[in-house]
Amino acid sequence: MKPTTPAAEDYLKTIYAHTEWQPDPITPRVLATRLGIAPSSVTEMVKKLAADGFIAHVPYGPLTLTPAGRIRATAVVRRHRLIETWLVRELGYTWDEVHDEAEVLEHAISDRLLEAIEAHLGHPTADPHGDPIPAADGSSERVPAVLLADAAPGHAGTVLRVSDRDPAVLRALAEAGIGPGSRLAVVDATTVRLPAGELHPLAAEAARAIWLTS
Amino acid sequence: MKPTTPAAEDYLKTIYAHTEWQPDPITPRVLATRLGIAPSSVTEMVKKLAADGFIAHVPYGPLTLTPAGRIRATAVVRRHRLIETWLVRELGYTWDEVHDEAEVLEHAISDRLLEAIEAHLGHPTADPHGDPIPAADGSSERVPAVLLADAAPGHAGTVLRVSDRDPAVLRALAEAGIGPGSRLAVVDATTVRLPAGELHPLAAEAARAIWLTS
DNA sequence: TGTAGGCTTTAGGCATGCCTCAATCTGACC
DNA sequence: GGTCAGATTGAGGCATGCCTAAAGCCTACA
Repeated sequence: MKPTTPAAEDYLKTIYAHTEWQPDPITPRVLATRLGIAPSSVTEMVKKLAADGFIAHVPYGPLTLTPAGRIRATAVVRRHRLIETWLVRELGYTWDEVHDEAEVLEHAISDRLLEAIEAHLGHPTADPHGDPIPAADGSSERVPAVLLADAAPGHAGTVLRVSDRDPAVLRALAEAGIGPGSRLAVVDATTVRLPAGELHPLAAEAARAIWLTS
Repeated sequence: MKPTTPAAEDYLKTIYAHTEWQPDPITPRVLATRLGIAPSSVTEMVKKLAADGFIAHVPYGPLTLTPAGRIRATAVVRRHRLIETWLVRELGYTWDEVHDEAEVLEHAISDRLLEAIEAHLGHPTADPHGDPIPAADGSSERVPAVLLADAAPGHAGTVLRVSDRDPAVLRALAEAGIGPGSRLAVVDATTVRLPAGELHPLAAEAARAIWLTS
């Protein structure tokens, strides 16, 4: 199988991550925005990734991972999430501080080190944000979930995952004591009720970052 | 101060490491060999590093670090050695397995993570090979030492440091139970006497990799 | 003193991965 | 069915960091 550069891995990871949160395949425009680069740069890299068999792409169409691309992507995601877990559990990081560090380290650690960290942590199945950590074979469990922003008023559930994309959202939630495992009831799109009964306002970004049990 | 790329840091680190083991300044040729690249590539990078104030160089002359270059170099060495220490102490690596991993990670971890690892390890002063770990301000203790290959027959001393460059040498020494802290007596350039009295043959590379108390 | 051979530098190229700017396509709306 | 905005692509450039090949320098030895 063709080797992948750190840049290529970021593309694959971002395409994969999009499918975890959205049903529709990602477009070049959105991918460029996520990666913080120009759309034309995406065009170029997409050409290479398609030629190498990692993504399927017809001109002017959306981007989807091939099975080979999905394997690569889940390997990167696995690294990212194990590193995040390690930083929080072993080195005193908080869940809003780990993303940028993991973003770099995921391209730097060897398979050997990854396995050592995983064993050291006792083979965790989820990272500090509740995101599932894919197994070495790429498999990962999917739990039925609903985005808080999409949940009907009155819906109650347990927080399964919180997107690690926006540190400010994570800090605000941590301050409110909300994290994976928290019980929440949806009052409306911007308000939730905590177990103690108190109402808590949520920014729109926060409502789009939280997945609840359905 | 000018930022440095991973490639530039490798140059500075290698120039610095040379001064730790050899009194003469390094030449472009030797630097190219150490880095595994063509001499002309060194010429180019040297031009940039000199322009940025990190090394002093007159055409056709040897390479020496400026104070700014030395600060940068010791910072990289500090990272490298703390990472090696962490891999051995926390993750079950042996001392011959850590070099390549640290070579990559030293360019990837943040200052924040470096400090966290250092604190986690209890601020070690030497890595698994006995190499001193520079403090955050760049200072590091220098102990009078003699290269085993240069030691007079009959000289006895404690192993202070073993170069981490050649994993095969490290494995052979580990097998013989020789490491930092070991007592050795020099019989000749290729033989040492262990504390138990037995003679042990040393490859020439090993004799040039071991520093003894003088 | 002259010159061979090694070291260093220069010149010109290549791959990666980004950019801007301009051209082309697509889909939605009139 | 035509038009237009926005998305996508293509062309041409730039920085980094490596390469090979050729030219220039330097020294040691005859």
